[in-house]
Amino acid sequence: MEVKLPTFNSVFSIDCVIFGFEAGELKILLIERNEEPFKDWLALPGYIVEQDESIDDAAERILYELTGLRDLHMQQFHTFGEVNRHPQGRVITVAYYALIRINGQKEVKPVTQYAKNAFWHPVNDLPKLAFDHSEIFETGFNKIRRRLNYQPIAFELLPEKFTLTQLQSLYEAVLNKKLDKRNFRKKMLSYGFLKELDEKQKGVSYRAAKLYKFDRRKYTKIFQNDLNLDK
Amino acid sequence: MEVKLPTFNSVFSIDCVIFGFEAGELKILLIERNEEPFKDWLALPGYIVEQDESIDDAAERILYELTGLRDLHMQQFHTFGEVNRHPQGRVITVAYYALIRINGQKEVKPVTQYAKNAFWHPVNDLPKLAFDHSEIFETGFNKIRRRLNYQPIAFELLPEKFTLTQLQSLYEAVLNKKLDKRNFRKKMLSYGFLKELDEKQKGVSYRAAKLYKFDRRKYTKIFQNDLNLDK
DNA sequence: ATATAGTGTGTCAAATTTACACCATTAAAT
DNA sequence: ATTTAATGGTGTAAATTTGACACACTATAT
Repeated sequence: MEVKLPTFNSVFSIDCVIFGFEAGELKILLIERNEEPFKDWLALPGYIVEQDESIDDAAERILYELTGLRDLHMQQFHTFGEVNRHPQGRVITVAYYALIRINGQKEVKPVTQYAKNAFWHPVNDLPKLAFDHSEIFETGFNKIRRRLNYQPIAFELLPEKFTLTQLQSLYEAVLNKKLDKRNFRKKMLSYGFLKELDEKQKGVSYRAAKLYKFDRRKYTKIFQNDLNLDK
Repeated sequence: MEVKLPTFNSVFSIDCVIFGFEAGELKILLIERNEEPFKDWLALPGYIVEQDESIDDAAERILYELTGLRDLHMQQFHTFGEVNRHPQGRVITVAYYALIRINGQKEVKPVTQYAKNAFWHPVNDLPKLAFDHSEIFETGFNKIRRRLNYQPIAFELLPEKFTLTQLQSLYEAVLNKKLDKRNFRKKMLSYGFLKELDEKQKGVSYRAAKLYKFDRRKYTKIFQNDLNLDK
């Protein structure tokens, strides 16, 4: 029994690479598709742009509908427009990334029926994804790698209060290389945008580390002279 | 007498920011539009993507049709998708930049009727452009600024043989700041991707400068370990 | 021969980056 | 109470990179 799918002549879609950091691992949000094509496949959250919404607005809406996440700062990073990237016709997709604190987030869960469910998956062990989504992911991952040192990427992934070791292990996860502890701390603290708190880490069975907070105001002041990379 | 224009529901277009360097000035290629909307306005070369071509292919085709330029390496940099950016309906545009040696290039000239003509215009004194093209230009200009130091941008803009002073003045034009002559030379030569020729500059009424060539092979070797920014 | 205009070069101080190892603290186990 | 296990927190010295800075050289035109 075959169902006839509609044909697209000229459709825009959005796909989202949502990064989170949990248990020392960098993860992205995947959905299990509930629609043809690629029904039951894993995919990036993505859908079609409506006529009356900007692509930036569409990115926020679509992410919400497929995962229940709202108010993320979505950053466009590339557009994929190969002729045959979508089996149903001509669909050009604009890809966005966003960063989120996984903890303190209620569980991710689709609001519409287009996805069966949504979940976090480590970036290091991704299965093959629907469409050209594996390529989209790679491109997005490269983007945040490149921007890690002049955009406040790390601080949107960490909890509000974090230790320097957590910060370092996030850097190591994104850059995929080990860093020197003493040099890393010296460098980070020298910027002056980390505020040392009077609090310490809790619930560990060894010496508790100091907690720090990110001062976005100071960060912005330091990097504002740098060329804007928003677009 | 009013002509009824068609309405677009969902159309992709391409716009191109083509950089050139001439007479010590950074320039971009503009066209004078020959079609509504914005007939007679100055604009970036751009047009609508066909059903059966990828956006990368479309970028090359459209640039050729509007300017007669072929075989440039076009680099996508951002997609603009505000709802009302095009007065005739919903048109999302993918922006590309490219770099070219203006000299040694036959004159730029539209191949189709969509543009009245095409010409080089200094980036420092741009008029208001059609649609959101001024914003597109700014975004593209920021991109190449940012990439100047790890992509071979300068060498695609200069003639094959160039002096270090020409190279420096290009850097100064892109970065919009003065650089120190001795430090600039020291740094550039230290990379090892500039090959000193036995030839000298001709036609100047003062001491002629040495000419250099860019060694792309060596450049690539040096920057290949850097994260790929192609996308 | 001289005026002009741009070419080509070196040093030193300051700042940044890199390499590297051990004692301190806490909680859990004994 | 002591020990163990695990991670926290810290400084110095060498190497490299960056930045500031000035003048003699050379080719042409007059």
